[in-house]
Formats: sequence, C-alpha cells, structure tokens
Amino acid sequence: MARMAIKNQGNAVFPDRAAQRELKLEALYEHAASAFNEKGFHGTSLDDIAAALGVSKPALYRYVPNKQALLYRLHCISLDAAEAAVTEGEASPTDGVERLRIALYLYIRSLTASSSACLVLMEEGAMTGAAAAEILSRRRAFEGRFRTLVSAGIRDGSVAPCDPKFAVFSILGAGNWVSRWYRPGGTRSGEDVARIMSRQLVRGLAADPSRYHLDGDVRHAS
Amino acid sequence: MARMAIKNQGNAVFPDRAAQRELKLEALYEHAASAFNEKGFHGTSLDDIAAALGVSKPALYRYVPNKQALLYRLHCISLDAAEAAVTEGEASPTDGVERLRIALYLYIRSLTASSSACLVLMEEGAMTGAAAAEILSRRRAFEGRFRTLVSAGIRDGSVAPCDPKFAVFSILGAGNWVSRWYRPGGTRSGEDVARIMSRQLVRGLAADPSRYHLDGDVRHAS
DNA sequence: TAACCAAGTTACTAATGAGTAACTTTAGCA
DNA sequence: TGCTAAAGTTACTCATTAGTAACTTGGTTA
Repeated sequence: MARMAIKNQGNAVFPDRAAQRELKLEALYEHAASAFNEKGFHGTSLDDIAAALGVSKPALYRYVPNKQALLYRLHCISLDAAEAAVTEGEASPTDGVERLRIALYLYIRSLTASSSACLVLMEEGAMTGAAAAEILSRRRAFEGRFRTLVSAGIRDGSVAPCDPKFAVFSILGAGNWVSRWYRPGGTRSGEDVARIMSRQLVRGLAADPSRYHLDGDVRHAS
Repeated sequence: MARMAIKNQGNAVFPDRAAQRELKLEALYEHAASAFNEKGFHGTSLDDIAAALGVSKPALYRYVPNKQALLYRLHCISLDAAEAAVTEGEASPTDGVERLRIALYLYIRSLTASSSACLVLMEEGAMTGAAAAEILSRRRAFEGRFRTLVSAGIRDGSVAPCDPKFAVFSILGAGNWVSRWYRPGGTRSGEDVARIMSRQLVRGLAADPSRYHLDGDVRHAS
C-alpha cells in the first residue's frame, strides 16, 4: 500500500482528507440551497439531498448537526455575501447614487454566483429559535444600510427625493427575484444580469436618470 | 325528490347556509394563503389551518378535496387577479409606458388587496402533475404580456430601448416582493404602495423619466 | 312530526421523514 | 503490520401529517 503519503509531516494535516471534506461540504451546501429554493425547506427531505449527492442520509450528519443548522449555515453564507456587497458599495469614492448602484450590482452578482447565497426567497418561518432572530436581524440591518445609502444620495442631490423605505423594497425585491429565474449557463452571465438590472433599477431613483443608459443592453427589442 | 327545492324559486337559495359557506370558504382561502406564504406549502399542515379557523382538520375536506387542490385554487385566484390587471393595462387609451405603469399598478394593488392573491413567492415545486404545468404556463403567459407592453412602449418611443426580458423581471420581481413585506394596517394603504412603487419602477424604463415624479411620495428623507 | 342533509366531530391508517445506533470499510501513519 | 479514526452503511424509532371512516348534531323542508 503505497498510499504512504509523506504529506502529513511538514505542512498540511491530512491533506487529502481535509480537502475532500471541504469539497463535499461545499457540494452539500450548493445542493441543499438550490433544493430549498426550488422546493422549500420543508419540501426538501434530507433523503433527497443525500440521494442527489450519492450518499445515504446518515452520512450528512457527519457534516452538519441537523437540518435546522444546515439552513442556518446557508443563511449565514447568504448574508456574508450580501453584507460584503453593501460594505464595498459604501466605501466607493463616488456620489450617493453610484454607491447605491455599486452595492446593488455586487449584491445581485453574489446571488448569481452560487446557490448557497440565494436563500432570500425562502419562506421566513422555516427557521426557529434564537437562530431565526439572529438571521432576521442581520437581514434587517442589511436593508437598513441600503436605506442609508438612499438617504445619503438624496442629501447629496444625486438621488431624487423619495421614500427610502419603498425605494429599497423596490430595488432589493427586484434583486432578490433574480434567484428565482436566473440559472447559470444562459446567454447572459451573472455579471451581465447584475449590470443590466442594477442600472435599470437605479435609473428610476436617480436625480439625473440620463446618467444611466439602457441602450447598451438592448436585445430583441424589435 | 322534490328537493328541487321550492325554496329555490323566488330569490335566495338556502339563503343562510349558502352565504355562510361562501364566507367560510373565503376565510379558508385567506388563512391558507397567508400561512403558505409565511411557512411554505409543506411547512403548513392542514391541522394548522383548521385550528386557525377554529375547526378540526376533517372539516376542511367539506370545502376542498385535498391539499394540492387547495393550492391550485389559490394559484388560480392569484392569476385571475393578475390577468385582470394586465388586461386593464393593455386596454388603457394612452401610450406604451403609461399602459405598462397602469398594469403594474393594478397588479401590485391586487397583491395588497388579499392574501389569496399572493402566492407568487411560493416555492415553485410545490405543485405537481397537470395542475403545475397549467399554473406555470399561465404565469409565463402573464409575464409575456408584460414583455409585450414593454416592447410596444419601445416602439412608440415612450419606453427607453432596453431588453424587455430583464425590464419585466425587474418590475415584476419588485412587485412580487411586496407580498413579502406588505401587511394591511400600516401607515400606507395598498393603493399608496402600488402607486409609489409602480411610478418608481416605470421611471427607470421611461424614455422621459421626468414624467414620473417621486416627490409627492417623500416621507422621512431627512 | 319525520326525514334529510349539511357540517362537524373523534378515532383511525399509512406514509413520510428527522434523527440515532451499531456495524463495516478504508485511508493514514507509527 | 497493526492501530486509529474518519466516512459511510443498514436498520431502526418516533413524531408528524394527509387523508378516511363512522358517528353526532341541528337546521330545513315536506
């Protein structure tokens, strides 16, 4: 058995095993997230997920303590990406409306990049206990930062006066909806989708909409 | 068998009973729809719904043949309202962008008017068999009519050149999201919400966005 | 009054699905 | 080579839940 593997000594511990495990964990997250999105949390059984991964249900318990915890992890992944997007938007050295567009662009792009980041459309009541409260509060804080971006844009004159609450509901709602219809491998990349939609949506709020052209995005407009 | 019911002749048929039944059926639809929206189809048990209505589960089977059929009925109610909205928009004697705005306004208003009309955010895989195909195809046709409105607007010059597919995904996505956060009894009526959002969203697509002012909608923009 | 039927009840069944126990196999390592 | 633990298996348990059967009650009609 020459699976001797000199690997263990110097640097990595169980180099293969750990890497394999990481890959499988990611595959689990991807499959679980897309199944939850399509069939809902309660509509997806662990047997379904296990079968899709080619293992038996108890094998999943080596990776995740239980179904609720799996859902919680997925929501965290999703929120991490969302928060990173808005953070980068906030930090951009430009005016209010552009910061808003950048945050929205990055957020939509994150939704198209991986199913794991797509739990936004999920039924809200699926999570229970303290975890539910935590996720809900992060989600609200995320929306709050978008509202602040809108308010700042109104103050600096780059966003037309409007009610930030509804403005954010509009643009984030449209963004969230992407996870419903976007599937990788279509004619448009995730970046394309994010660019087109973020422009279109922010154009509706801009004090000077002419800054945002849609022309470049025309397809079959006869 | 003279239960041809002489009662039947004059005016009302089983005046009390039938009216009661109708009311209870509507209450069932409302409760079921809002429960499905919050907790998902599979996350909502018939026992839950029955308890909320103050009856026992088997009583529901006097009103609906089974759980799938209940879901189907709710989707039909939802689609009836949606189709009525787009039909009225199409028939409005104005230009393309305004027809689009009117259709969107009526659609959003329908979502705020009753939980029964709100199944849009539901997990798609919940319905099975021929019914699923029928609902999906009606939903697609509905979206297609919106795309046609956008294309017509581009042709008559009232809508800025853009990809109708993404334009419709944006505005309907934002509209659908309303069913997630809107609850009757807030500071804004369903009509308010529909008016504000439809204006804002269509402004992003209009060839001349200055037609759509957001100013009237300002609230706490500090 | 008697018959009837709508509307509801309690008590069940059959299936599904989350989670556990106990066993097997294989990879890594001294 | 032999030890160890990770990774996975089959076989269960227990709770939940869609749907059914059989019975009770009360209003409506002849």
